[in-house]
Amino acid sequence: MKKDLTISYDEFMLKFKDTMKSLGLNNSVQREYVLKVLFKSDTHLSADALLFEVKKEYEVTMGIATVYRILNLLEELHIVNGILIDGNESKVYELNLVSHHDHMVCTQCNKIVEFYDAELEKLQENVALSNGFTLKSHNMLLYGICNECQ
Amino acid sequence: MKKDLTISYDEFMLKFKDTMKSLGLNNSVQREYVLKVLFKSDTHLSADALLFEVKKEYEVTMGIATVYRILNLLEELHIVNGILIDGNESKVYELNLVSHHDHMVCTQCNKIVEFYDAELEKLQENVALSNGFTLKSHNMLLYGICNECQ
DNA sequence: TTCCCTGCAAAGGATTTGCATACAA
DNA sequence: TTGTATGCAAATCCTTTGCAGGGAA
Repeated sequence: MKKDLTISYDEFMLKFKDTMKSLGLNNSVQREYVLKVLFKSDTHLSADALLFEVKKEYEVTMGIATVYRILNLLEELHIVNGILIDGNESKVYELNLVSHHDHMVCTQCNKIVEFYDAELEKLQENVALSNGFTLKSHNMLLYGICNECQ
Repeated sequence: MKKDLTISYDEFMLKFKDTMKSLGLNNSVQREYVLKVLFKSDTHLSADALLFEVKKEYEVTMGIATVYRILNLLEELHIVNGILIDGNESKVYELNLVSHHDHMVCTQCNKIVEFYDAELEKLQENVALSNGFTLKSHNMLLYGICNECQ
């Protein structure tokens, strides 16, 4: 969701380095490159694809294990979101720069569209409440056919 | 979702055998036992757990490969639903006896509650439409803390 | 008899882990 | 210097597949 960014890459990295420091963690070129690729990408990337992109752009040695370690760390810190689309074997990742949103997938062309609907969010909370649940999060994927594919 | 059944096991099996026949497929004790365990269960079961239950109840030789083959077949026919809960490695399955519903998971005790909300469904459709999508299906899991765990 | 179905074991694919080395602070 | 991060390869875990034998109709 590149378009709605209100933060520059530099600002973002400064904040990231702060976060690392406050956790007693180091920075590394690998982490920086992963973030950079995610920042520049306008699609959702799998760990494999991410590794491929990093290697293509930055000529650095990097193993797939590192990619997973980085993505898991970033996901725990809510810096990235990983989503698993029905029928796929592996997760795809995106930077969590904008506020919460959900995804809609075209089952024909696999396009992923992001959306946010306040009413929908509110309704989920109410439904949870009426079942005695305090809602903490959700996971919603809509599957359909997009405009171009009809 | 055992409680809301409007169909008996025998009726269900008759219908299932019909389906098999109309597809040119056979019946088998393994398929019957898998269905029986799912029918009697009031929880969602993984492939592993399902195999364990079948073996415990019916003393039949059965391999995990068969469980997966059966579950995949049943899922394609929409006779079972498989759902993947965040943080879990494997899907859990339930019989698709009642009409469409979604799930709410307690992140503390892992309880799964089923629910259906017409307004929510309608809203999803509208949101899809306003993004140019014709909604075909969705995948929604709500995560929270249940009554007993608060 | 003719396919379909199963068990077993091996293969697959994505992700994780162990370990020695390299790097950040 | 000290602890953290990485690369590589091996290990895991879940799921699928190949093949030969068994079963349903």
